[in-house]
Amino acid sequence: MAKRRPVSNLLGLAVLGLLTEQPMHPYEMGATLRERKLDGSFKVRTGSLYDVVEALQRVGWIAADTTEREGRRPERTVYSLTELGQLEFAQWLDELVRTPVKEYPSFLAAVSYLGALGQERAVQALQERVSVLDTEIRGIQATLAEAERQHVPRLFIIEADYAAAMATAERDWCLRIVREMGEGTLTWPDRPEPTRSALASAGGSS
Amino acid sequence: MAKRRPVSNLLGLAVLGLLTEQPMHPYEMGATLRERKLDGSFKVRTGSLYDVVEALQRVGWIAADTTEREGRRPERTVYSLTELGQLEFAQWLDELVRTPVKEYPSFLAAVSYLGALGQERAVQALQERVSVLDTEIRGIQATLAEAERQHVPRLFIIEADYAAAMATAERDWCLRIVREMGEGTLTWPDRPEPTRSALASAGGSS
DNA sequence: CCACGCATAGTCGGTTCCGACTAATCAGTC
DNA sequence: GACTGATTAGTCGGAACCGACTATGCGTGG
Repeated sequence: MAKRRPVSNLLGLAVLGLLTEQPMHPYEMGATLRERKLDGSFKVRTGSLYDVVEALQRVGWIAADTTEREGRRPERTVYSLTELGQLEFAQWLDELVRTPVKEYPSFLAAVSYLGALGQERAVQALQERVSVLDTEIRGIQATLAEAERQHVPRLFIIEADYAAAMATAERDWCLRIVREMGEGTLTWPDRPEPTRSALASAGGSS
Repeated sequence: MAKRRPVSNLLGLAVLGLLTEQPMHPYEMGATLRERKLDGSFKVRTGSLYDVVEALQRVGWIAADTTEREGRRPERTVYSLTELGQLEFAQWLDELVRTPVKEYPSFLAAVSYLGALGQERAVQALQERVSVLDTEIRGIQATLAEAERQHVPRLFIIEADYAAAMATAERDWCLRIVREMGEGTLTWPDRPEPTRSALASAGGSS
């Protein structure tokens, strides 16, 4: 068994990615990620950033270059990618693409207990979700269109493409469920008030 | 602005859900979740379970019932849902369904740097992902079919339906990207060696 | 010309999370 | 009837994570 990845925080991947271009200090990494809208793909938190950078340095994937300072501002430590880091970056990416990871999105959790909401409430909530998703999707597609207009290579914004595809799939699923509930092909096992469970009131021994 | 949810761990939702049926002790919750395959929707970790139960008790959504003990085994504290807990459970569910949460799946992160893999490697990795996803999807569909054979109400396994839908969407997206790369509609901005960045070599001052 | 706000750069401490561990009982089995 | 492995039930310490905070420099409008 391969021992688990020494740096698991995905923000580390972003750091490595940035450093393939140029050496940088952590603050700049955060700013750059935000500029490029990559903060939609990576959870960029100042605290985590410094933690992750330290971790990457500890395992030797990046190295502290210079420690400069302008005026009396706090020091800026500039890091750059090591050769090992370059390999590991590609390796990590490759693995992330190849191998789906079990994840636990909150909507999956909610759906698992959808029954407890009762049919009417469930339908309403799903419809609201659909409308929020629609807005999101339109937003992403606007970005995509704008990028195309400016001849930005599609590969540079492929993550938006993916995000749109997944959001659309989710919206469609919600719509289907709402429809099925309307048509009666997805029926509600009776439990009008969520508390009154047949199982519970049967009063099992033990 | 509503103050953030006092218990954020989604495992708490599962705990509340179980307690709508009957009082239980934490270990039993974990076992039950596993039996019902809900460990696919909730990250069930022993440690987290006890933490979350304590948190739920602290905010008064559940209450310790009895503390029994068999023989000299460790005590089992049985918890049950309070009235407040019942309301909050529905409220929480409703909100989770209504309002999509920004999440950071690892594949999204990977896709954001897909360019760095180089075209050939990217295609291969994507194809492998497709095949893994296909296996997963077939597995879920088998479960679904089996459940139908046994006349389990569809609502009880709706989360599997959702999971299948999303996995399928992801597979289709991967296939599309692979195809587009083959057809040349998704081209690789040249960057055979990931280091050489046009932006960088333009050489901004300062 | 200085007060105020925004940008720069990073530290720090508390909470959350989780895996590894303890420890007793039970069900076989040789 | 003692040993083995699985099941029951939970504890605990360390790692990861993140938000709130510090502190300086820069710009600008009244």
